[in-house]
Amino acid sequence: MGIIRKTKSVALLLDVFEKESKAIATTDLIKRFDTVLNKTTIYRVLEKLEEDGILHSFLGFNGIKWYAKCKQCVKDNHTDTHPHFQCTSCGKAECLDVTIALPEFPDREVVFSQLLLKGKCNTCLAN
Amino acid sequence: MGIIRKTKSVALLLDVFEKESKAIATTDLIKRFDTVLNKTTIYRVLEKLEEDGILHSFLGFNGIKWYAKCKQCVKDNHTDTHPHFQCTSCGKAECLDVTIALPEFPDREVVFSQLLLKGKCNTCLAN
DNA sequence: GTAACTGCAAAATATTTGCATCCTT
DNA sequence: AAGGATGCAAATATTTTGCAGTTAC
Repeated sequence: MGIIRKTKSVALLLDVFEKESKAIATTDLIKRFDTVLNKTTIYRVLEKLEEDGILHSFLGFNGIKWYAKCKQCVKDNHTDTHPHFQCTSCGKAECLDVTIALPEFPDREVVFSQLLLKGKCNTCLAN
Repeated sequence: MGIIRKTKSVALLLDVFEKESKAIATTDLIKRFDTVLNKTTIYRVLEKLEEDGILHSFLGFNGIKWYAKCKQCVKDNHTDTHPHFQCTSCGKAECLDVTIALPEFPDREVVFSQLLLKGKCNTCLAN
């Protein structure tokens, strides 16, 4: 529960998310920082950045964890529930700026929802 | 691509899904049939039953694969897209008999969607 | 008989944990 | 100085693969 420190790892990872508009898979980050950062560090920094409301995560279609920058979340409270879209051709995933209205579910208290869409992204449709 | 055979493994697994109304995690099946079936066999039979339109699968909140009986799917074509609900207290997951209307997504061809809900199930709410 | 199925061991993949050391404040 | 962060090795957990032997049709 400590305060996040401005370390090399945090700076490097944050920088990637600044430049990348789409979501990034942890496995991809591990490859990108192969010789620079240890994978354990990567997992831990991402976890911390999510706790702090800077990133949010979701699971892609093969159970791999993806991270993306939050737009309106705050520490320990990720309120922005938008769908995520993963392309079957290029494998990339991205956040969609839409709000999906969910109905009431009787006899159940829904706390969190995750909508994952699979298909072809605009780039791959053109090819 | 062969025809599915009526083997002991298939019979045992199908029987579980007959009796169980909720979804079942592969990890749970592996434990249940610990001494009876090999885990490799379990993975392979489930995969085949899904191909044949008898079961469908989805990923739960920790990336674990769940299977449940299909109600209206046919071989190689799983058309029934309903949400899945996973309880944070008891961990059980189930299919919900609701259809969620999705909007059109511009510049994208959505082929498949998966809505996963997290919260408390009716049984756990009572306790 | 033959294609499909099974079990076992081993590999592959993703993630977590323990611990000693180093860095930030 | 002290609590947090890092790297490395090893452990977990889930799923996949190869292959030899068995079974269903």
